[in-house]
Amino acid sequence: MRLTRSLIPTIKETPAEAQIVSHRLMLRAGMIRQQSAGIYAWLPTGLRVLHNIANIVRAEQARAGAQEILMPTIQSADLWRESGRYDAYGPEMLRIRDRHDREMLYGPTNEEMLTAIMRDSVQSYRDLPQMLYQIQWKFRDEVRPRFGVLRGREFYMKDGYSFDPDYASAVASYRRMMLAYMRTFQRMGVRAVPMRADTGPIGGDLSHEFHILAPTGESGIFYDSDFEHMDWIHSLPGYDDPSEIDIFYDQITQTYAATDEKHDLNSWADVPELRRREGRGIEVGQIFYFGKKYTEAMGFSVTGPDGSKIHPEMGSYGIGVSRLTGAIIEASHDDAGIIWPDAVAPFRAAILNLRQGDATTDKLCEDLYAGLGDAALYDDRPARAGEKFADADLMGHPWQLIVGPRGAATGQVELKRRRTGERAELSLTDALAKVLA
RNA sequence: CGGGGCGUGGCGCAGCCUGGUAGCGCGCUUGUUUUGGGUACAAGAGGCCCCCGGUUCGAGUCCGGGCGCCCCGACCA
Repeated sequence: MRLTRSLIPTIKETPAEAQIVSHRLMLRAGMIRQQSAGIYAWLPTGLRVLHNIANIVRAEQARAGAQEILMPTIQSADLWRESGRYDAYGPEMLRIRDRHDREMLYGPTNEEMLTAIMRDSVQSYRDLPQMLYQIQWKFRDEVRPRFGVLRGREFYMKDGYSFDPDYASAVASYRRMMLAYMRTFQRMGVRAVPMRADTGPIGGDLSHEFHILAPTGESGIFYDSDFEHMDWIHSLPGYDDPSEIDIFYDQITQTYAATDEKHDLNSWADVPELRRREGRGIEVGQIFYFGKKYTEAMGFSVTGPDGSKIHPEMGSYGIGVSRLTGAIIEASHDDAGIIWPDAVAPFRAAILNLRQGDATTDKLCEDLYAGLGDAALYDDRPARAGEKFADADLMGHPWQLIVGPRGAATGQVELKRRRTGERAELSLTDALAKVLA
């Protein structure tokens, strides 16, 4: 993308309303613009990050055997009356009426709707298990939205649902999802730590929250430093072998991690002192097993092997996709701006033409741009070097390709790594190879 | 939902107490200048002062009502 033809409205001064760093940086980098309290428009670079995160989620869901669907944002109140949650949910649920005065709502979650879909479509235990998910906008009318996209009222969320014929199968689904989540967050370039959690209004008796480690996190967390070394991408347990999944699950759940509310001093004392870590975390996902709560309430049953009716066991699995954009920034930034992990960055590299209009630098930049295509943001503004450096640092591209008259004369490009500040003078070919590696 | 604060060119703010031609910095446009970390100079453009009502000869300023947004706390993917 050429910067002169893009809507990337970076700003130098910090907007007054933004208190925390990710909110400030998202506004300053031109990723989002606020429309109402807790409601944001996503501009081109912000949306690219949102899509990158969503696509990592998709890839890992597919690997775990989940199928993507898309359900409507607007739901009927009657559906929620079936489960009893229409009255139970409270003012967080945005209730609306259509022109015929029918009661509707903007979905805060979708257990009821998918249970109804399954009820209409699945009659036999042979059709189970099923794991389905969507990535869709949700609305929860928070009393006090804040922290930009970390605590918005409208948010983009991956919500998945499992349906199993019996308890053992349901637990296996739960464990598979936990593995998928660990891989998902690791691929995004951040560390997530799973912790036992309360089930809250969704109900059920098994739940974990996933927190990203960030000094500005909302909750205090305690964890074993072993979590910092676990690698679920390069040493992937097999999804198809339940015993491998169980080994994974045991390793995760036997390693200490707790939010300050659930912190247990006795178990903490069992963690070797050198491995004890105290920090702060941002919750970016939560998974639940809740059994037959909805299938019974809504009358979803299948015929079992012996011909009797059984209510499937359910679990649900959430990832805050829009929240993750902010959470990753909280975990990865410096005084100059965002430092995007490669996997989610809106562009792999920025091309900085320090002397726009100079035939030599222009040519070199155009060649780089041709080699990188959509992976690059070409800063072709007729602006001063300092401004281009500042904006590139602010936007946080993993690589900066700096082209000035000095090096351009000999065909050299300066390649800077945003995260480390490392710089190297390279030929065009070598620079491209390194960025695309 | 309790407590506090703020709405003035795109952004950050002053002006309000004590009513009388709407200002500053940044940004934007044009020209010159500068050219590896937000250059300097000059000339410009741009404002229903959140909305409605009241007081007054006159309201950004005073009074009443509304709306919006932010912060602290309780609550939450």
